[in-house]
Amino acid sequence: MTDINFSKGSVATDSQGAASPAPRAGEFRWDIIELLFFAYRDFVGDADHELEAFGFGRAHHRVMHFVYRYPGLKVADLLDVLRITKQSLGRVLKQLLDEGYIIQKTGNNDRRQRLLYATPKGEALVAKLAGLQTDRITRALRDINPEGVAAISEFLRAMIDRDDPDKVLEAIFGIGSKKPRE
Amino acid sequence: MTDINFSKGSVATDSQGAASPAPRAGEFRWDIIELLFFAYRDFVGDADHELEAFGFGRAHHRVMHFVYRYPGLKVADLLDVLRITKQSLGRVLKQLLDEGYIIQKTGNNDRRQRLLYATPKGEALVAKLAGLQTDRITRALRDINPEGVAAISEFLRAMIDRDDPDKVLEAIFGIGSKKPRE
DNA sequence: AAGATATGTCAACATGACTGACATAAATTT
DNA sequence: AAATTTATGTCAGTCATGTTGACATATCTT
Repeated sequence: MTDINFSKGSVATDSQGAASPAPRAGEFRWDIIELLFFAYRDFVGDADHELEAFGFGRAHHRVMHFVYRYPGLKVADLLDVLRITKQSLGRVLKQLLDEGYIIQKTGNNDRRQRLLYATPKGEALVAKLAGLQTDRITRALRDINPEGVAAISEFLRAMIDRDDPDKVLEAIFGIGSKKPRE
Repeated sequence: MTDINFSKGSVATDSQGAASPAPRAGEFRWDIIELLFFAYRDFVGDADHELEAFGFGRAHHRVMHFVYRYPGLKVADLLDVLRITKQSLGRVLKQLLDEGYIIQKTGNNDRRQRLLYATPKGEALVAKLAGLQTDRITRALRDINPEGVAAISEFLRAMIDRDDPDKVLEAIFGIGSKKPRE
């Protein structure tokens, strides 16, 4: 028999004088912590499975997604959003360029910039993956009323760091940015 | 202020006759897709930063978390939950055992099993990380009423695949499992 | 006694991060 | 005009964490 003692999280701080950081015992949100873990795992799992057929990984998906959604994104912006190094982005981006999922255009004002755009081929890939994820989201929201959906949106927004927002986050949260880029 | 209008990303759906796979244009939940991405990124970022001080990574955190939360978890259960191979788990688990964050006990009924338990040292680590994440969650839920919080919980649960649940998911969702293990 | 199961381990490899160094072209400053 | 800074690209090496495949050991089941 599988005996999982659900010995609740109320413990946690009774370790001999260990440096109990901030929270008092019993105040952890184990429920949300674990739901987020599993929900995100299955959420990205949809796309992961499909990506194998293209020989791509999660990294490719993230790049394609943001390039498609924010046409003309600069390489530097993409680095901000994804929070990776240019070397790391370089490999993935090169593949997507070589295989015709993304094209670069030289910036008008600043000709050093390489503005990124999804090709029709790239758009099709993003749409396919977003379709899978949208299906899951739609299913999950099916029995939730509009107030509930609003609460979900508020919650997710409030989970995001708002200090030093990148270009995409500025777009998502509106122009209330304190850091004028460019 | 919950209006999700992407001031600058509103383009993106005007792909000319490209092979639009399944969904009709304009029916994607870009809002939720992106909010989940950023929310989860910052959510795990809290722990990531702290883990560096211990010389550990995300993998260690996941193992510690579930061992602490479900004391006596078997190695096989952990593999189910994390969905990784035993070789991959092996390296991380060995470190946590060697450094005294986890101990193994031989199963009572089945002496082949190695039941896993967090030591006080391990508990302190999990509590520290869960404290950070709980702080973020609590902040995010602060201005949301009980009905909204219920909707958030419902939504996250509905995002999770319920077919073939592992031991931990059975615990989270109650005993309504259709697949008696062992 | 034979076979299945739970766990551990060795070896090789892939992906996607990282750091550091350096190159080029174009914009900006002096 | 020359010097500097910026945006991007690239080479080389490393690390963390995932993978497959093969095999060993102890223990339970048949």
